Amino acid sequence: MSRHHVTIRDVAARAGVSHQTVSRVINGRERVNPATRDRVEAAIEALGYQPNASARSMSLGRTGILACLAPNLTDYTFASIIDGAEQAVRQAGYLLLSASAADADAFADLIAQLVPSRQVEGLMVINPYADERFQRLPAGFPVVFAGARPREDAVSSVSLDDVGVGRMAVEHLVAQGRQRIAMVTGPLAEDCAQDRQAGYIRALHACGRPVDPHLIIAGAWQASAGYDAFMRLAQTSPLPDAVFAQNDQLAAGVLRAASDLGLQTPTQLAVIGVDDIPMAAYFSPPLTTLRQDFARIGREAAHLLLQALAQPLAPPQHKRLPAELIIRRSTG
Amino acid sequence: MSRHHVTIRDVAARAGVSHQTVSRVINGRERVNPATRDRVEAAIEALGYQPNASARSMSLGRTGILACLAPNLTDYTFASIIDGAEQAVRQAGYLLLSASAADADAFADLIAQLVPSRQVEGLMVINPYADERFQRLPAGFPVVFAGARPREDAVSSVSLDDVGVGRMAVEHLVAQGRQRIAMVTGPLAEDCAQDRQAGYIRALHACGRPVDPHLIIAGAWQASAGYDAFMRLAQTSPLPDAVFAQNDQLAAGVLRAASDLGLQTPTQLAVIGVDDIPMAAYFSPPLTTLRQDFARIGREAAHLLLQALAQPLAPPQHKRLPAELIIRRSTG
DNA sequence: TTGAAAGCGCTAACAT
DNA sequence: ATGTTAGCGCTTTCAA
Repeated sequence: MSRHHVTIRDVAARAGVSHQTVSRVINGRERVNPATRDRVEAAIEALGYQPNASARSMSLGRTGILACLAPNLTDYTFASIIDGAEQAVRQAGYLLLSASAADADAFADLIAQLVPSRQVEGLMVINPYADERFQRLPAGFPVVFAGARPREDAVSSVSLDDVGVGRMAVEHLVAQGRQRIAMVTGPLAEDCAQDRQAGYIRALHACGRPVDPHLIIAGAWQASAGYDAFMRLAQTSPLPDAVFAQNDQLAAGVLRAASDLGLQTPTQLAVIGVDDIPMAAYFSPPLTTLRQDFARIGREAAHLLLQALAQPLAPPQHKRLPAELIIRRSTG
Repeated sequence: MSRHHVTIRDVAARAGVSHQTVSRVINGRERVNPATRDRVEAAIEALGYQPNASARSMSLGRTGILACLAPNLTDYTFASIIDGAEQAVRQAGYLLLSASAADADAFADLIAQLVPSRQVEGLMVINPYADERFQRLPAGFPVVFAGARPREDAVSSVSLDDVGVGRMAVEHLVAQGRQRIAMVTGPLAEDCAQDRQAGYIRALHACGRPVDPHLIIAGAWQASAGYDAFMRLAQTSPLPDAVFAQNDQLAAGVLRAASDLGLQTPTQLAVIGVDDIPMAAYFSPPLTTLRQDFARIGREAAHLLLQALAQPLAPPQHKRLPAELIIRRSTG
């Protein structure tokens, strides 16, 4: 035995049974004589036996590992989805390998490394704003999108009801008596920015309000983009009296710009964001926002992926989760 | 062949060689006749062969997977370390499996699942504030701590120079002419909170300033703790004219509390944080802080871990990285 | 330089 | 209910 790892056969020898019986005990599916089972379990205990994961993967043809790919792991929204997914996946007996791929090439490399080697059994993709990347995947390989809807329906997804978010933001601001409601968007290449914009426009129409294109500034998701956007908005006249920022980071930038310009929030300018990042409650003033339940998005995406593993032929599903309006002091 | 996965033998058959030669070509270490090599490579290409990761792990006795364990994956500081580590690890041909363990039990479960099964070859632990958990690890199992120093020297670590951080914070505030410098700490169970406190006290002594225990409030890492802490500080008299918050989240709470009490920052109260989270530049006012290079911490920890894999007998190393003072408007 | 044979630790199919 | 026999796909001896 020496310092060699203890195997199923060592256990078998000690328990006086065949290695196969040990396997049966471990897997627990087939029936084993209770007395034998006890002997085997005692041997396992005594020897400190632990099944070798690689050998198991080898025999079973499955690794028990899923992967989650995101543009980065640091963004709060991505990280929260991953955290939720990781817990759900682990509860189901799988492990989650998460990796970041900043661009399409890194993404393709990662897929090339993980999928054909059968290192992972399924893929969860966060913010898959370039669907073309998936065309290289083996047909029928289990994939689910989290946080964004896919353009092609072939892959399951869990995402926020982005159109609803745009609508809710406008409705809240209108209810507060705001007249000129500007919007700062994320990158319009991303569907979720498009969808939030669509919701904004539809809601304005529904209220009989005009949509003024000068009040819409396309941007990115960072605070700096929000700052720049509001500096541009501040040159329109009359000034907007409200801004719908498509996420909280943008809203932070908008608030800072307004403050730098000497505008009072919320008296002169109301601001509403999306996400409810933990810092939002500590903005000046605390930010009214539309909360996404990121952990739930991650969990539900995980469940969809697990379902796809179990039933590869089942049709893809698309879940859209609602946002929750969190009213703070940035809207009066 | 059918829809079966293509194996090394399929390649061998097509190239007219033994499967062994294919293995040689793949691994590239032994010498193969160039002509043969070409034939094999052509066959690999033609068949779209990809080595099976499980089989490889099985034969090699190593999985090529490392794990990173953190209290959660959502905290910006943890996530940034993980992101940095993930990239470094992948560049070295490994994969990183990250999982969250909120408490010691979850942590132990995770270790029990990953280590004895030899699913992972090494472990990176973020914020290991309870070292006892590691006593169950197989002797010599490669482990590295990231973001906190270990109490026992037996395991390598990469962390911030926390004592230096406390010192730098005080020195900056003193240079700004501040007289009564308060401190809001993280949980004192964590060494890094202790170390920052030690640096603060030492620096005050070095300047010949008294250390007033009423100006030290122990807390947690969340913004709400910073808020509560400053509300307590506001009852001391005379009021402190500066606060060293042990991280940026605490600083956010302090700023909000000061604002709620009608205090002007920085005229009446200077605030300095630690970390430089992306939002810090958008606080009101933008926060002066001591930046940690989290990605670098992750990368260096990854390198230490990889080194430990390569040379299991080498002595543990301890790296302390310096912080960088980022001056913004919260300190006048 | 290449091939043949053995075995990694496990599970599945068949036999008893 | 249990044991025997084959692999899973690969790498590593050992021969040739």
